[in-house]
Amino acid sequence: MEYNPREIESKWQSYWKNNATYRVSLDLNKPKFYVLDMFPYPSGAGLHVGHPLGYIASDIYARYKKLSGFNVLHPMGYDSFGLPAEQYAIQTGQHPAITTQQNIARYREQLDKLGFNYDWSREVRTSSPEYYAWTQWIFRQLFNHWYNPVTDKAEPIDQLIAQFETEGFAEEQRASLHGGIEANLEPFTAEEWKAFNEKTQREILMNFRLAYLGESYVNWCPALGTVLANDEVINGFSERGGHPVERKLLKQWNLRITAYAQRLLDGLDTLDWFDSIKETQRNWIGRSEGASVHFPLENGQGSIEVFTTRPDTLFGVSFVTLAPEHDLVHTLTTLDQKSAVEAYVNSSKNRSERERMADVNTVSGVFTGAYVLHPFTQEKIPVWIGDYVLVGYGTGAVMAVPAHDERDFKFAKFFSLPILPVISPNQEHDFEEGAWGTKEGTLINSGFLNGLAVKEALSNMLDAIEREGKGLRKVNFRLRDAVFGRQRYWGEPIPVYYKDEVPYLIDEPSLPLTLPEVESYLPTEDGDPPLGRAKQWKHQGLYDYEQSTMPGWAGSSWYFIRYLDPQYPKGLASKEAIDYWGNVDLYMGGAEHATGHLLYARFWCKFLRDLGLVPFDEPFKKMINQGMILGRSSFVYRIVGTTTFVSKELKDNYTTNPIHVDISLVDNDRLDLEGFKAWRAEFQDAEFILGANGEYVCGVEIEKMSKSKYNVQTPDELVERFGADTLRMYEMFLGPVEQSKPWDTKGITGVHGFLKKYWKLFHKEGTFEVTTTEPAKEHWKILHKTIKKIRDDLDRFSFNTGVSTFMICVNELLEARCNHREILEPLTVLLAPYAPHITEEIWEKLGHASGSLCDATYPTFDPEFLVESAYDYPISFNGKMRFILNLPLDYGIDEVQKAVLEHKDSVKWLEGNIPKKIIVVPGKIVNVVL
RNA sequence: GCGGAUGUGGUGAAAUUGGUAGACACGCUAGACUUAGGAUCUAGUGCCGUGAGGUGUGCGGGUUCGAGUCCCUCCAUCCGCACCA
Repeated sequence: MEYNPREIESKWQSYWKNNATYRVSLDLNKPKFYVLDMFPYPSGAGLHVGHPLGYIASDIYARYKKLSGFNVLHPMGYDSFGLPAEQYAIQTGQHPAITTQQNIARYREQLDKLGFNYDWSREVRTSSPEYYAWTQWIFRQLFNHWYNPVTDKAEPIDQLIAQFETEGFAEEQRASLHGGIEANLEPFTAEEWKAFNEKTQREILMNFRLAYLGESYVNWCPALGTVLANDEVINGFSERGGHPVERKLLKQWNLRITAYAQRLLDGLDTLDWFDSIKETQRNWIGRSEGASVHFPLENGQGSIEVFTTRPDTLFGVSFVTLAPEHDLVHTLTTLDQKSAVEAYVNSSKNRSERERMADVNTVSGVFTGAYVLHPFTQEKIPVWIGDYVLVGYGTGAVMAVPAHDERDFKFAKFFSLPILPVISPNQEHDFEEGAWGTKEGTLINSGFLNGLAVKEALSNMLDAIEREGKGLRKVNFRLRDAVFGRQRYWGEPIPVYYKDEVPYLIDEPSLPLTLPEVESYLPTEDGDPPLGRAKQWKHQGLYDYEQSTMPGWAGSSWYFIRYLDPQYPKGLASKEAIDYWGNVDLYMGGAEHATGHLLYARFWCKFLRDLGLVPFDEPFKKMINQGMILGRSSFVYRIVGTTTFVSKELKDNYTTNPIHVDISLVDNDRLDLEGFKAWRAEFQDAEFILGANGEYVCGVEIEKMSKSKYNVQTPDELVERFGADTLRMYEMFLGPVEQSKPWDTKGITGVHGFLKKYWKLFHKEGTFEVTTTEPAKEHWKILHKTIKKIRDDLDRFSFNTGVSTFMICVNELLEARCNHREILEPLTVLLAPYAPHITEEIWEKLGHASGSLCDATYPTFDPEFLVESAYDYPISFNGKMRFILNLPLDYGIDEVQKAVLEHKDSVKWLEGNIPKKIIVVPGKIVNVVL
C-alpha cells in the first residue's frame, strides 16, 4: 500500500471531528497547560502559507504537552471586527456581518485541512454580541474605576466619591496624582463638593475615571473618516489604505493606560519574551526621570512648569520654549508679538504630522515677548514658541540649554540666542559647533554646583529644587493614554448614552448594546460616524447613544480569558475556570503587535487583577514570535517591443523588461512554457530563447506576498499535492520558527520523501508488516537517541532540528532494516505532534483499533540504551583535527595520552618534536600541543 | 540618531556548556532501474590542489591548548522607535 495522504488525512480529520477528540474540560487531577495562538482577522484573501507557521509550531507543542500528561487548552477564534469588512460594505452595501461570516467559513475550512488540535467548541468571535457584551462590561468597569496612586491600584469610583463627600479633595492629594489626571484640577472641600450640581460633579470625576471622555489631539484620517492610533499611522499615512493623516483636536473616549505605565514596565522583567519585544515596549513606555521646575512669570501672574531630565544644567538656561498648543501661549504673549505668534500657531496647526516629520532639520519658532525669571538667579529669560516642543509630552514646555542639548542648540543658533556652557567637557569641544550632550565633565558657571561632576550636580540640584520649593522630582512617561473611540460602524458600540451632554453608562442587565442597522456605512453628511444614521437608536427612546465604536484592539485585549469558559453567562468566565486554567503558558504570534495588542492586553489584565477578577498579573507568560514568511517572486524577461522572452542567464545580451510571472507556472525556477502561454491572452504567441538544457530559467526576488506580484502561495494547493503532514513538517523544516524567511517550495519534496520512508518502515512489498521479535541493541540506541533529541528540541522550540532528527532516525532504521514493533511504535508517538494524520493511521494499523493516538503517552528517554564503552576521540595537533582514534571510555588521562602517542599517525604530525603538553578532555577530545 | 537582531557552501540551514565546522534537506554531477513517474535506489558534492596537503564561519585584532561560539574595533543587512526635553 502506497502512502496516500489525501485519503488518510480526510479520514482522520473526520474521526477527530466525530469523536470530539480535541475537546478539553476542567480536570483537577491533571496539570494544565494553556497554548494560545494570536487569533486571526478573517480577511477576504484567506490564509497564505505564512499564517500557519505559528499555528503549526504551537500545535506541535500543544500535542507534545498533551501526550506528556498535561490537560492542554488550545483554543482558536476570530478577531472579527475591523476595517476591511467595513470598507467592503461601503463599496458593495453588503453587511459586514455577512462578509465576516463568509470569511470565517473559508478560514475554518483551511485550518481544518491542516489538522490542528483546536477545541473548536471554545471558539470566540469578537464581533458576536454574546462576546462583546463582556467587552462592554469591562468598559463599564473602566468607567467606574479610578487609579489610586497611594494603593497603586484601580479602585471603585464610589469610594472616591465617598471620600469627596467627607474630606473633599485636598492639595496634597492633587500633588500625588499621576497617570494623565488633569494637573489643573482645583482642590475643593467636602461642602463645596456637595454643593456642586450633578453635571459639575461628573465633570470632576471624569478626570479620574480609567475610561474617560477627554479632548486630545488625534490622528484624523479624512479619507477613512476616522481616528487612528499612533501605531496605525505610518509616516503620516494610514497603515490601511495609505491615506494622509492630520492632527485634530477631538473629544474622544480614552483609556488611562498611563496610570499603569510603571506596572507595565516592571512586569516586563517577569516575562519570558524575546528581548526585542520587551525592549520595544520599554521604549514605547519611555520612562525618564528628572524634575518639574517652575519658572515664575516676570509679571507675577503664575509660572511656566517645565520637565527636564538634566536639572544639573539649570544655570545654562538661556530661554524657555513652549509648544504652539500650550495653554499659556495666548495669555502671556505681548501686544507687539501677538500677530507674529498667532501666525506661527496657526501655521503649525495646519502642518500635518507628516510635514513636521519630513523636515526634522528645519528650525522654526517665534518670540512671545514675555519673560520668566530663573528660579535660582532671578535673571530674565525670554519665552519662545517652537514646534519642536510637543504638547503631549512632559508639560509641553522646555527649559532650553543650548550648550548641552542639540535641539536647543539648533534653535539658539538659528535665532542668535545666547549659548551658555555650564559643563566643562573632559575633552576638546567647540561650543560654537554643537552641544555637549553627554553627562561627562565638571560644572562651571553654576553657582553652588561649580566644581561638581555631572552626577553629583544632578542629585545636588534635585535636592535644592525640592528644598527651595522650585519644583519636584518627577518621572515622565512617553506613553500616552489610549484613544478608545473610532468613527466606524463595524466595532463594539460603547455602552454610553448622553443626557444633557453628560455621558451615562448603560445598565449592566441591558448589555449587550447591539449594533443598529444602518442604510449606509459611510459617515453622515454632518461628519458624524455611521452610527449617526440610526435615527431611531436611542436609550429608552430618549437619549442619544455614543456614536463611536471601540477600536480593533478592544476585543483582543481579553479574549484569552473568554476561552477559559466561552459560554459562561454571568461573567468573563467562571471563577473555577479562571482559577484552573489561569494565564497563557505559551503565546504564539507575530512580533508586529509589540506596541499594540500586547501592551493593551497586559493593561486590561492588570486592571482585571486589581478588580479581583483574575488571579494573575500578566496574561502571557512565555511568548514566541514567529517570523514573517516572505514571497519569492519569479520573473520572465521580455525583450523590449516583442513577445519574445529570454532565459535569465542570457538576458544581459538583450534589452529586456522583467515581468512578474505566476509562481504556479514555475518549478525550481524553470518556467512551464505551455502554461505561461495559456496564462494570459497577451502571451499566447510568446516565443522563448531558452538557456542550457533547453529550459527557461526565471529570475527571482524576495518580496512581501501580494496578489499583484503573483507570489502568493496558499496552503491549499500544497496540502492537495503533498498532504498536511508534509506541509506541517516542511514549514517547520524551513528554519527557526522565529526567523523571517522567504517562502520556497524547493525543499518540500525532501520532507515528503521522509514521510514516505517512514511509511516504508512498516511495509514490505506493499503490505503492512512489523515484527514482535526483540530489537537489536543498535535499534534501541537509534530510538533513544532520537527520543532524547526530539524532547530537547521541543523543550527549546527548535522545531526545525526536530524534523532533521526524525529524518536521521528513519534513515538509520531503514539502513538497519529495523521493523520491530518495540522500536516503531514509540517512534510513531514521538512523531505524532509533527505529523498527526499519518501517525494515527499507523497507530491504527499497529492494532490500536479503538481510541486515538492523542491518548497515548510520549516516550521517555532511557540513558541505559546509550551507554558506550568506547569513544571515537578526535585527535588534534595544535588545535587541528588530524585523525580519529577509538579508545575505551574508562581509560584514564595517562592511558589516553599513551595510546595517542603510540598511534602510527602521530609520528607524522609530531615531526620528531616532543609535545609540550597533551590536553585530554575525557569523552570529548585530545589536543597535542607542539 | 537611539534600541534590538542577524551575518556560516550554489540554496534553506545545523553545531544546545569554548572541544571533529557545514548535520539534515534542496540543488547539482555521475550511475542503476525504467521508458514519461513531480517515482525509487547507489556514489559524489565548502573552496584551492592530480595528490600529500592547504584553506575556510562579514573585515581586522585579542583571550585560549583549542573560538562560528568569549572580548575589542569596524562593515553590511533587517526590524522597531524617532524633535521625548
